[in-house]
Amino acid sequence: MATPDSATNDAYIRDLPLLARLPDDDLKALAARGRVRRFAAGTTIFHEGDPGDALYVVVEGRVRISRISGAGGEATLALMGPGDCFGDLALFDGRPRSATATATSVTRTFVVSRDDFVNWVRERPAASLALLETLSLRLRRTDETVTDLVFLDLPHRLAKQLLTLAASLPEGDARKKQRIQVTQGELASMLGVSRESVNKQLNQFAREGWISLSRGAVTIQDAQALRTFD
Amino acid sequence: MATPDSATNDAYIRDLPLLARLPDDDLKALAARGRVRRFAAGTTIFHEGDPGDALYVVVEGRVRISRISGAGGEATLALMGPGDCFGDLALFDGRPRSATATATSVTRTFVVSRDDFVNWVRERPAASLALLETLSLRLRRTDETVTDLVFLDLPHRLAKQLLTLAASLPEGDARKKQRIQVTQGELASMLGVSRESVNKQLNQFAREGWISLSRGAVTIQDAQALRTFD
DNA sequence: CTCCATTCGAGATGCGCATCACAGAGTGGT
DNA sequence: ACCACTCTGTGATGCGCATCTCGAATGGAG
Repeated sequence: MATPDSATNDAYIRDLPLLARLPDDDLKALAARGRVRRFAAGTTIFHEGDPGDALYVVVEGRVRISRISGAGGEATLALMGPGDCFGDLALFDGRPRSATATATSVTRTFVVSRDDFVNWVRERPAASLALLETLSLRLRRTDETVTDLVFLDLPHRLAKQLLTLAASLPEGDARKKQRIQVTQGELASMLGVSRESVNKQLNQFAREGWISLSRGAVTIQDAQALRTFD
Repeated sequence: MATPDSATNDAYIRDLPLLARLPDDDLKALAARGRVRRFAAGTTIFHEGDPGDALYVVVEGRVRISRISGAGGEATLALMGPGDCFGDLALFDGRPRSATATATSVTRTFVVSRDDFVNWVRERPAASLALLETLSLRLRRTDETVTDLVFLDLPHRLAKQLLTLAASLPEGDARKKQRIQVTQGELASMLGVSRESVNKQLNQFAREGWISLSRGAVTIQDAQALRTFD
């Protein structure tokens, strides 16, 4: 079932929030235009400033979207897992990549070129509305990130981030245990603070009994406390 | 020419970036569905959490888009002038308002309801693509705001903000003089810092001769210096 | 012309987080 | 089994900006 012919490709995009609620025929038409690409762990998928001419859907693995500062720092804008898609902005406005995408584990992606996508969407007004809705929701989330950065201190931003990560955990075992696979350095990069500060605050939460820590993971013990502490 | 009949309404939306490059007929069809609303200075147009069911276009005046924190603070997300539109997210995803819109001076807006807009856009795939492009560009700008908040200190964010405001000055007299009508308190709210800090940094810039200050306005004297200082 | 609200300028003090500098604990590669 | 590397934990020190508290300048309302 891993054969990348057009008859099976539509499975890759069927459960995509970006494209959900589209008729089956439309999905198949899009799937037929795409192809599969694999990336090893640590590989750069595309880089800030590159010409942007394709949409990627994560089939398997993990991708980090980040931006780099002049002074060598790096801010993580998002983490993508199976079913998420990225590189879509370039599709709509034809501008260069505004961020860098890196595979943080072995990753399989489904790729659709800009031309193919635009042609496909031009004939499907319903798809456009779904896309508008998706972008709209992303814009809301980003606006919220901005106000969080302005209003909230590190402890509250960290608690919120942990809860968000827990909510986006895949169904099943890890979900129930509320075990988030993330290093403290990654958390720091998402929050725009130093790794050391994250470490100190996590241990603070752990002392309260709200979370427990292990190498490469945080487990939430008391989500309610994280939501309402002050 | 202020009569709000459908024959003249299309002038309100013709030069709108959100809707630019659409055929005249399509514009007229949309204009026919809208109406004009006026707001006094200081009036709230809509409030965070309100049901969102209309798109607004600024015809004349100024509108501030802001979000409020629990602790009483307020962050300005954007300032809108003639030709800008706001409230569009609610149109696409049907969610409650995520921010508050306030008229900061006497303001005339052109309003289109969600239902009218969705019906209109459903029949016009080309319009959808233009809308996707617009949202896409906004998402890029917001992402940049996030990275600026993470990477840049107050002096650099302030310089950048001044240059951005200068670039969006209306054509004509004020544009040439690079005179930005904004109070230091407003700048502080846009940058997410205190009014006092903005004041100190502005005076620093003024001492360098890069800007000059007057009540309710900042005039850029040396844009190049603001762009490249360190 | 006077009053009052708004805006601006500036100093003192303190907190939050960065930065620097390590040390120990896991983990993967050969 | 070893070594190199990544991840974690923690203290010392310092800077940036918030906060608090004034006073002074400006401009509109009556």
